[in-house]
Amino acid sequence: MASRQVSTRAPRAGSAAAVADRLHSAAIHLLRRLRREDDASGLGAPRLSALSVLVFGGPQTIGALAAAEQVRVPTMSRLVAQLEADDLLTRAPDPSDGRVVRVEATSAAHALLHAGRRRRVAALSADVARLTPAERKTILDAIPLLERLAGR
Amino acid sequence: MASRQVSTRAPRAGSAAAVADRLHSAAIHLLRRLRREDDASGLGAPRLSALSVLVFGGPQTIGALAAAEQVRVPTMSRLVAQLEADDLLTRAPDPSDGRVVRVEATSAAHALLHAGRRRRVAALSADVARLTPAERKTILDAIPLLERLAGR
DNA sequence: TGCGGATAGTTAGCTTTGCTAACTAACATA
DNA sequence: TATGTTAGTTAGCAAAGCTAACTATCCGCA
Repeated sequence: MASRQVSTRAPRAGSAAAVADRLHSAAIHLLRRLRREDDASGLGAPRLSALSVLVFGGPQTIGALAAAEQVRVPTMSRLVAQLEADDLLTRAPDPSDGRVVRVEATSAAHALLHAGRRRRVAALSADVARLTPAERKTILDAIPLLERLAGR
Repeated sequence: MASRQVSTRAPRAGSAAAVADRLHSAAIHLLRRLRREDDASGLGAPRLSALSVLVFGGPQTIGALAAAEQVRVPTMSRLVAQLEADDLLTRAPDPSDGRVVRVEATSAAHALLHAGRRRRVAALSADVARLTPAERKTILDAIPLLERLAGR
């Protein structure tokens, strides 16, 4: 790794460690800001995010949803129960396997999610609009890499 | 379905909406992954992050710490109490104003934080190291922009 | 055929961390 | 001195993460 010594303090700029470190910090701060917008939807980030997987990725099983959201199955099971109670998704037993539960976003969920996204975008878009096209492209190019680092 | 209408469904790729949307998703997933490493320190992200402000930013008041971490004062008050119980910080009354409490990281906190950061960075940097130099540069270029979007 | 292990979800219970409301203590000022 | 403001604490609630233990179903195979 970093040749001479493993400094705990200031890894070489551009090194994997420096990238990882600064990326972590940036992600924390970005999400802290956006969390406030999420909450305005009345749902909170975890439910919104799970719902987003359903809305944009189509019907899923509980397990697949948990994997996509990187939480444990019981956690997702409870999220699904809450979302169902709010009529934001429906459950249906899988016809070919009695164990699995397929969940699907309702039209109310679609509407709510789009409203939430609009809010979130509104919060960011003023700043995003202030970036130059080149800067915007830099971020766009980085996003797939971030997703890869997140293990997707 | 691209450029004809302003769909709430699939905004023009490269638009502020697309950037904000995908960035949000990427940040969520990235942090979910890193959270597991944070937990390995025995502390969890919020305490680690608050401690980080103290370690790298020097002694602070409770209120300043809350503002830096973007949480309410009672939340920070409790975090500080827990960290104090673990001997990770000390409280001292401000000599010139009996209301304010100054908190300062202990040497144990310094050690723990550096160890935690090492762990976190190790988890990411293995993957970062697998990126091409060009990809790494893309991320590096994006980070300051992310920080700007986060409002820092 | 049916037994036993593997798999999908649920339930129960705990922890952490966010919040608001209501309080105390200390300061500032009219 | 009385009044209002500011810093922090306490109490109580809700969301969301986890593990452990359970039920129900499926699959492989003797």
